[in-house]
Amino acid sequence: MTVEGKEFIQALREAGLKVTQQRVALLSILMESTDHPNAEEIYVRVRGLDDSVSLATVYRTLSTLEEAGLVQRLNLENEPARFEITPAAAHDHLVDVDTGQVIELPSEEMNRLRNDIAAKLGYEIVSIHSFVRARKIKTSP
Amino acid sequence: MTVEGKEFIQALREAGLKVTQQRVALLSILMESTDHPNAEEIYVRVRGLDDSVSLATVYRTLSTLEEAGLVQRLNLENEPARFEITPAAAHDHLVDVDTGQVIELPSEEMNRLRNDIAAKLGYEIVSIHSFVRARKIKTSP
DNA sequence: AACGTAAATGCGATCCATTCGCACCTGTCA
DNA sequence: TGACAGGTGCGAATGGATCGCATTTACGTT
Repeated sequence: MTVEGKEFIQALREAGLKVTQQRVALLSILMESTDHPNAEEIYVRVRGLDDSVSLATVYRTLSTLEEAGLVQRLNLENEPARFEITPAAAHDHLVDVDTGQVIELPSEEMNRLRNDIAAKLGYEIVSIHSFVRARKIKTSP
Repeated sequence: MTVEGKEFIQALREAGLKVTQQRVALLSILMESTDHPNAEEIYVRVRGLDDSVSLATVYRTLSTLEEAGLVQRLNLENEPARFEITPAAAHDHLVDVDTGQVIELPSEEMNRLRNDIAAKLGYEIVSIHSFVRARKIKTSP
């Protein structure tokens, strides 16, 4: 399930969820965030649109949306979880160990490989949780 | 860096770490654990060998050993981190969503692919954090 | 358009995995 | 064997995330 344009209201309905102003605010913030914010950051940004939203609701809504498949949770290490709208094209993530920046990696090929390996063991994949920590290679010092 | 047999004492020395009875106890427990235990579970098992070890030391030692590359931390979701001796052959993990069991997946090919993708973007991989949640396929219902 | 109900929310309290502060111990190397 | 950096135990603290509960709200039904 993917959200594009302003159809996230419809996406909420299809997921059997009530369309509340808090959810709409959160989703629209998430749509325009390309930096994989965490709950606290999302909370601050959402307050800019609607100062009635509580942090508890941000957490609850993110979990609800994750369960509905509208949102993806990134559990990196030693930092609060980050979130993104479920992307149309699946991708893994690369975390720059020096800057903390998160970069999206194309991963159709990896997914195929993962599926094959899992299938060989008699499993079907439910969800993928994969990232690498990496360092930019210095080309000319 | 990998630990085999009883050479973990030497491995500690090589890492510039003091060889304390707590560390030896923890490493030997970890060597004989194939089920990816978490800190609490490791604590209980280590107490069986040496009841002077504290939970704080288990956490500190695991972090120290991880930093030294002797131990690998698995951050699964919604549960405390699990640990394993750094395996000789790199592998990803599969978590059975029904049983919680952790299965090791061969992943040389995946690692090659990951390296290629990262290299193409000018990065060298520092560490890999990858697991899939999966469900056993029913063959005959 | 008002109603009834289940679902959502805000607030503050709470949980719990992990880390910290600090006084005391112990490897290690001279 | 003595000095000292590094390691440890204990209990307190931290901090991300969740919960309990009273109140509000969305939305299908009159």
